[in-house]
Amino acid sequence: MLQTTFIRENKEATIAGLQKRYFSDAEDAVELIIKLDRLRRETQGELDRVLTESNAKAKEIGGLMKQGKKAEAEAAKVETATLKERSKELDEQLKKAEAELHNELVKLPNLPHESVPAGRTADDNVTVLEHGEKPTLPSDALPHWDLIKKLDIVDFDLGNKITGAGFPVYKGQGARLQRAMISFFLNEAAAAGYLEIQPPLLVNADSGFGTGQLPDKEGQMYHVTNEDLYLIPTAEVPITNLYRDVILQESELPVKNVGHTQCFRREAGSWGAHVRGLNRLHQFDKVEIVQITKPEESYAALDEMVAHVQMLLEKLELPYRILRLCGGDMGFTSALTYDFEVWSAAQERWLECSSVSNFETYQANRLKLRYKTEGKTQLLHTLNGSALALPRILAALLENNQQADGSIRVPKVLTGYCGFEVVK
RNA sequence: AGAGGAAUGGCAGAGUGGUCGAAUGCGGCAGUCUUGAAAACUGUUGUGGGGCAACCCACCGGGGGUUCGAAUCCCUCUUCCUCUGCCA
Repeated sequence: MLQTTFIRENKEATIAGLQKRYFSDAEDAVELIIKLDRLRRETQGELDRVLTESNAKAKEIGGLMKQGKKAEAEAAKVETATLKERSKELDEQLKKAEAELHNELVKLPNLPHESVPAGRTADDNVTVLEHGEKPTLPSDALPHWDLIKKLDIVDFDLGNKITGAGFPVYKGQGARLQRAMISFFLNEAAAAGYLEIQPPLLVNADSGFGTGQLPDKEGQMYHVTNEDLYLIPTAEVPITNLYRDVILQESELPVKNVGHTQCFRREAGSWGAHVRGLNRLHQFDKVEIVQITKPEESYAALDEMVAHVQMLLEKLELPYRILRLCGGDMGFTSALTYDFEVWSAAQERWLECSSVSNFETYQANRLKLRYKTEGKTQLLHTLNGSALALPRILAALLENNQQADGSIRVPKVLTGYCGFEVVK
């Protein structure tokens, strides 16, 4: 959530930032917020004046009662009635103004960082780096959805039976390979100084609001209605919300947390060949890294996180590229996002496997996540990134490493974790 | 799940209708003393909002109510503790 004082003092920059994102009616939205903010402040001021007066009256009555001047006290009581009525009225007005302002504020996405490229769609994203060689596959190479069936390591039919589409069952070497990757990712993060967290998979609405999933992305989360809880779409939600309503000491910064969780996404309206196999699922595993930093240090932290993800993909020996997302393609809450895509050799497609973002103060403002510096309390910056999301890594790994005999070579870095060198 | 008790500042813990934003202790910060440190002493130390400022307003788990006036009384929700039951 953007800060009203910022919008008030940087009106043109706010409008320009929103326009870079192709946010419709940016000018009207900003004008409305400035108007509602003014109304809110005026109402607050008036209410304060009435309350000052009625506080003074109450004290006066108290004094009179003590002195036993009953008649005078009774007379003063009568005067308070109109003040009371007026303050009630103003209080209602204030609450209404605050609610309206909040309502509008919540509709605004984050402002893009100056380095965010112009553009409206994914086609306008900028490739900042491409690494690794695309493998040459044997002539009878198969896409991963055929490989997993042949090797019997991921079973969609069983998932369909017990749950529904998009909930695969991992079996045998498939399950062990997943477990190996999770351990590998967590250990690498620990080595990089991240504290491991195992959070709940269900969160309340306040948490959904804190990281920006609510109110606008409600439909993308599974909602447990009899308890009013949401299945997390990413570990970002519970982990970042650990720090909701927190004022950190400067010495505690930067906060670096990592967590492995299952992630649940409804992905309403998904379609076609792009969602085949492991390409898009309703439930998947992901290891997520989260950082909380001082404002002046967040972009260095973003670079550090990008380098961490690069390191993981290089150790896995997978070709990848890094995209800087354009204004029109960036997530609602992000100021700058790098997407990582891994090369899936049999599909001959790039698959998104990580998204690393700096949210600057956007989430922190919703979370009331602050720190103290030189006596002042100030909003922090939050960042997160996948390191990594498993299914598409598994897909790329299976496709890229298939050998002439139909078996799959396991990258060296994982063999110690899973206990085998070949999937067959 | 049932019965009872509790929720106050970073922590501990007073406060049961009126100058209480809140005693006291610990912790934190600044200073005095000291070669340095400790101890001792002095001062300071919550969050948000309004105002150029002096200053004003709100907040004692959340919400609502009674009253001229609520941390204090009433209702409700949540959480925690103890006992009983159930359970991985």
